[in-house]
Amino acid sequence: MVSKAFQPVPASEIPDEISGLRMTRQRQHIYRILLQHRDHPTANDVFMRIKDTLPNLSLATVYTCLDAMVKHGIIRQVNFDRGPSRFCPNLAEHGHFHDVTTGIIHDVKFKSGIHLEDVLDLPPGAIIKNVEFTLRGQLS
Amino acid sequence: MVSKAFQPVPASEIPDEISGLRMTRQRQHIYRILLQHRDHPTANDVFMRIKDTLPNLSLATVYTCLDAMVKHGIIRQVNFDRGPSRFCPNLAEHGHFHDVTTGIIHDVKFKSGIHLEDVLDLPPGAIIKNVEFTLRGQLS
DNA sequence: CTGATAACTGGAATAATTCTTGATATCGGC
DNA sequence: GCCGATATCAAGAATTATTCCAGTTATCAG
Repeated sequence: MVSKAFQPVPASEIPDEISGLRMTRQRQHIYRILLQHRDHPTANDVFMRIKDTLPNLSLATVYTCLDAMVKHGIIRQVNFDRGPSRFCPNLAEHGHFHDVTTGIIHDVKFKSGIHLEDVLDLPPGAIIKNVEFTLRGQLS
Repeated sequence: MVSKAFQPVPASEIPDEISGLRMTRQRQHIYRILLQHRDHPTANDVFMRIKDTLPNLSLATVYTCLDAMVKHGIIRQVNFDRGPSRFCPNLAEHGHFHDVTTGIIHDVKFKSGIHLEDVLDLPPGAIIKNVEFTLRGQLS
């Protein structure tokens, strides 16, 4: 059984606007790709996957569209070390487990009821706007 | 009072070898800079700070020396978003709080007794080799 | 001292991303 | 529907951080 949780917006019907960002044809296609293949693709991966359906899409446009969607909180940008940025439409607070043997990236959530202040020694007065964490390892 | 914890190795007497890595003159200078200014400098920052004392040090050498020390577990490499890599000699497991108003980076540790597996929903069978986390925000 | 190996230098090369300039598309008002 | 204002896009050049390469220098073992 395939979980519906991974298709919150049917790929075929993406609205004309999301969180104040006009969803142009290019942006709709890009967003659709992110919703369909949730494997944290790079900008170039996205570009390659769209090329056939939008032959004169520019890689620069993929970059600016992804950036616009990140700025509007529609998708998230994830960086592993110095590698190329990757993108995912999973907006829930989560981090990533990078399986070094397969290269697959799994989303990782906090256990329910866990809050950062409870587990970290934060500088006094710290107001956290954004959290990112990455684990590297392998599945036994 | 200045904490001694921040100067585990007196900057003036760095051994000829650390964890199996021969500490050449260049590596000693680079390591000394990291111990003295614990502000998470980039490779280029390190280069600029050493130029006066080692005028014909190459930036490429700074990169390879930093990399060698990272590989030998002498220092840690830290990446924030897509910015240049930063380096720190604090080997204890820790993450970073990036104050977006001042740009200052603070080390953040887990509260004692807290382990990742306790707070994260890891994929079953995950063996974690390495953890990295970054918080962004500001001090009130 | 001498050859073998590791490290270093300076410049060229690379990869990801951003910038720039001109062309297109879209929207609100008429 | 037309028109100007604005947003978006395309293509290629430029930028930035980093790595590679080829030749030189330093260090170590015998």
